[in-house]
Amino acid sequence: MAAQRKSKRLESAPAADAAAPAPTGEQRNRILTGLPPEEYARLRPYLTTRFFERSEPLWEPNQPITGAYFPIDAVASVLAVTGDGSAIEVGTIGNEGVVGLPLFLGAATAPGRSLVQIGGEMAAMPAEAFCREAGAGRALDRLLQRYTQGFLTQVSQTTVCNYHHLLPQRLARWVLMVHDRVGRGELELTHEFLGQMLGVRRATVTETLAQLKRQGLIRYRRGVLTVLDRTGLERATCECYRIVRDEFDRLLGTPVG
Amino acid sequence: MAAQRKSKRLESAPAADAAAPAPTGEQRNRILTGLPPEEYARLRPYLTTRFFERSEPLWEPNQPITGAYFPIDAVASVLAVTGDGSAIEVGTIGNEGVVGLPLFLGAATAPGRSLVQIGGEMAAMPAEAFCREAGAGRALDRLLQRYTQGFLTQVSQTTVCNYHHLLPQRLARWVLMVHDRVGRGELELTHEFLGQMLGVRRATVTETLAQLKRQGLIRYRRGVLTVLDRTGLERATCECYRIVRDEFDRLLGTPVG
DNA sequence: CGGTGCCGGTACGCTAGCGTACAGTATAGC
DNA sequence: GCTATACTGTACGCTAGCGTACCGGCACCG
Repeated sequence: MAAQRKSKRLESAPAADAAAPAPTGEQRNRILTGLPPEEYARLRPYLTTRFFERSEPLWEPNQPITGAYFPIDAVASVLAVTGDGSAIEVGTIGNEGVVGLPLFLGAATAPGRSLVQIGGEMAAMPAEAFCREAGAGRALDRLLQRYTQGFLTQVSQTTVCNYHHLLPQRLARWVLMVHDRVGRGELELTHEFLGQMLGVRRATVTETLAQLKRQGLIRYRRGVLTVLDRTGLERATCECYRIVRDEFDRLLGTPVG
Repeated sequence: MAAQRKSKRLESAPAADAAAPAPTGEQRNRILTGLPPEEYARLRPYLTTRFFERSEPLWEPNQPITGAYFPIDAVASVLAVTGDGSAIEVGTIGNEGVVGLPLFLGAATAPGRSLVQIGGEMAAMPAEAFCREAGAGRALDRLLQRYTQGFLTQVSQTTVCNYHHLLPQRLARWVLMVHDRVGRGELELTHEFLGQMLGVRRATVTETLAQLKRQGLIRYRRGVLTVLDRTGLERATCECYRIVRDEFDRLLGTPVG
């Protein structure tokens, strides 16, 4: 299954490069591709695809959420924060979903933060248009409802996992989830950044990554982490990874479609 | 504000006792009371109010969710579980909401568990009717969407809080949240049960409760915990409590409404 | 080509909460 | 009233991950 995912990606990436048609890579977002053609056509005029840099904020706590974002090969992150400055990632969003559920759910702001985790392309849609189109009682509504359920599962499972599982497992899970979503084996990120996502010290990340490296599962150099052995990582992580992945597949259809 | 909450309760409880009209105490669930009268009338035939015992399961992992439940003075809990048996509470549901969001979000099952935390009344509605009525594009939909956003906020905030804050604060938060929702000062629960909710050992709960007791914030005897000093508890907890409460009020209107 | 940040490696003492275990006490059922 | 059971109190050694700190190296900028 993981292999399928990967190979699918390897096919579509060169295709996108070669043809580079108007809707750049939007065909790779599973929400957008899940829409019936006429509904997708309705949305097209509002979508702007561009490259987002790593760490670019998508919304800040209690500030207006200005748009929804459909990741193509970028990965975004939703964090929960506390008054005393600590934070932790509660959700990871890639081409299976959309960033901006609060808008769909009737809120113009949220108490958390969202940012780009792995730089890449996303199709952006202004908040106003998104709210209108997502509340029209069409296919998009139903897709977003199911995606919301998947996201809720992800957040819930992340909670138990963060709380009860050890860091090596959690780290492996994080890498797998992101790897699934970017479709590349090389992830640009620093230990510091990873620490912020996992809610641990930078030093702890370094030590734990070293463990995974020693097992030959990953490799890294200054700012770039490379997945070497996906199957090994799956063995090294907890079942939380599977639970969330399977739930998304169940709700949205398997990625191969 | 907490005082308002409490006084409101104290008014409405005797009223319900005195009149005891057909829809027993359903007027105290904020989702049901948020509906326009004709829509509430549509739902009434499907609602059955009864007493639910503490620990009664509402759904089990990946088993069909058979109904939705509108708490009146019961409090329910949604847990996330891992393959190795550990679990943690991710959401608390009282008269501000409804148990059964997965149904609304298009899923017939979910990977977690749900159970009754504090025994009391809830209005139950069979899954089929709930799905039909909640997807009809009426007021109920919009209420549930906003409630979903509130619930998501709750789960997210619980995640950071569990991870970064110390047990005394978390425990105080738990007691406050439940106290808000039951409207009684006496909560029937054991240390063991509390431990399962908070994901900690029973012994740790005992020690931490003793701390709060020494500060005069609570009292307890075999199976019953009593809130003595609400304001003190609010001072003892972290801002996570406020963040979630304010977000619910913002989304659903303040409880006094 | 040399400096200056950013990034990764490592070390040390610290603590919250764990696992386990055992003993005392309230309550319900007989 | 007595017993069985469920609940609470307490103790002890253990460990994952923290806070802090310092050092060396890569990479970009001037």
